[in-house]
Amino acid sequence: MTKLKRTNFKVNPNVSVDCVVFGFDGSELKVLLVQRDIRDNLDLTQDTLVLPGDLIRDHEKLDESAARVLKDLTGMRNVFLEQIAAFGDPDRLSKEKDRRWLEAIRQNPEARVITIGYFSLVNIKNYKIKPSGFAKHLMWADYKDVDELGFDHNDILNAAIQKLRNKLYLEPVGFELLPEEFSLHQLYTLYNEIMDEEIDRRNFRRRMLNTGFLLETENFQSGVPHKPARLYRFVKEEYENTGKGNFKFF
Amino acid sequence: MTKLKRTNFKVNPNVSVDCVVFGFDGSELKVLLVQRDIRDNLDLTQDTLVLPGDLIRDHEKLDESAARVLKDLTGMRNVFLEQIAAFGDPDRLSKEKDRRWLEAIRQNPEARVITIGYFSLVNIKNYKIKPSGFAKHLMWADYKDVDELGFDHNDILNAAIQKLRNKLYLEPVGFELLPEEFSLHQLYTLYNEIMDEEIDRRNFRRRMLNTGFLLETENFQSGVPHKPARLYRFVKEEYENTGKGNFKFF
DNA sequence: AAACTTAGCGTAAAAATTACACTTTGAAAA
DNA sequence: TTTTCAAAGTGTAATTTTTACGCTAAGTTT
Repeated sequence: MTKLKRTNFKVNPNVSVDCVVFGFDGSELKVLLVQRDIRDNLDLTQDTLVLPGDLIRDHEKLDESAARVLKDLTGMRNVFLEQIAAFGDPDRLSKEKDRRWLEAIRQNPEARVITIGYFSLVNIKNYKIKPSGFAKHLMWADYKDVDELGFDHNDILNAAIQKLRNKLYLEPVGFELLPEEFSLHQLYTLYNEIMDEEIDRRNFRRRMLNTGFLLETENFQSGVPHKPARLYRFVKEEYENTGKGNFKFF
Repeated sequence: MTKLKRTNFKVNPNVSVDCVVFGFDGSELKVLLVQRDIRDNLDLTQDTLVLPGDLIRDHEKLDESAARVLKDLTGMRNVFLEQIAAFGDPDRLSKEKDRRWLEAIRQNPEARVITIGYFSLVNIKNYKIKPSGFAKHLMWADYKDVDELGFDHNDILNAAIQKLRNKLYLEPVGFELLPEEFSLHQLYTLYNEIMDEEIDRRNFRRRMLNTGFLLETENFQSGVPHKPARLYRFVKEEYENTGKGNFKFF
């Protein structure tokens, strides 16, 4: 079998990054997945979904590596991106299916690889997956429907959702998943979807407004068959300056 | 200069672990540091303190690696040990001083090494540093007095203290730093020392007792020139079963 | 026996959270 | 044009949690 040469950059054979990219379509939490086998034109019996990732290059910082993977994949820059943890089980690449893929694709398929998991929050609207080209191997999967992924990527995904929930609770990261301007209803739906507990709509609204981080715009929702909701913006500066200390979103 | 062969195990040249081991002596937060230059009998002009760490071995999990480093160093097993994050700046080993040490000590001193930071909480009384032997290169340093460490170890230490504070706030990890039986005053001192804010002594006491995780023993403090305090134990099971969800230590 | 020091208990006021009810407004249907 | 529908938006009373203290108790040392 021919080894495919995929890059001219010198890579580190022992360290990779994998990205859990979360998006929100208005009602469901989504994760960006790659169809591994199709992407590499392999004739494996079954497609396997994996997280987007790659070996790190020699002079890259870890964060830069993750940002590169994300940019090459989606074209997006400057998105929210944060390290989750390192995953380094010696057996993490040794499932039969995974090994066949590595043999076809890696210079050094036997190498032990420690991966650094990242998680990213993007506004799903900013990235439309096109039905052709490189992007056709990418898909937004419903988080709830994600089944068995390749490698140890279910572990990474679990760690990511955990981290997302914790962060949502303590920091205003939810806005990263929404458009610049959003209604309180959208924000509410997002929290309700991602967190486990049920939240009171009216208390949630008050709480969010009381933070002082939401700027009331002059714009309203349109195209809805009922009273259109006012749109707000999240003012990051306000948060950075005043609220950073003692802050709980609900 | 002769390369020192330090081990017969096959190591991964690109991945290491470094451990931030916290202890509490009753009034100050301590960190376990190693005097690098002395340990390796090098005649470098200045000792440099670093965190204990090592390259990982080929078939070790990351957690196992960290546990091994800790066990070899202190003899302690089954201590609280948790991953902090991966540190992978390409320049993290390239300070002049650090490079000289690596050249003397590593098979492959030029290799890029990503390190996984761990943090550990131990009862300082369980490990007395002896004034001779391997252990003489180890020291409990006052956290507040720690100055410039080798490599990027100040970054790792900062991440560790951050994590410790967060955890102390949300989980009952403080007990790991205390003896099996402790007074509420000891616990209070610990929290007061590690957290930034000042806590009310009486409210703290009530709060801790109300958690239901503290078992009142029949034992009392002794050798103090005032009313001896009752000693308590932390009941982990109680926490695991009931309190794990909504829980804040103060 | 008095003085000192920390242990340990209690309570009132303030603040935050919770659990609801009701009104408003625009679009669509009648 | 009027009614109906669906979600937007405002308000408040009751409860719980947090905060800020004062005071008594019990050992040791002087």
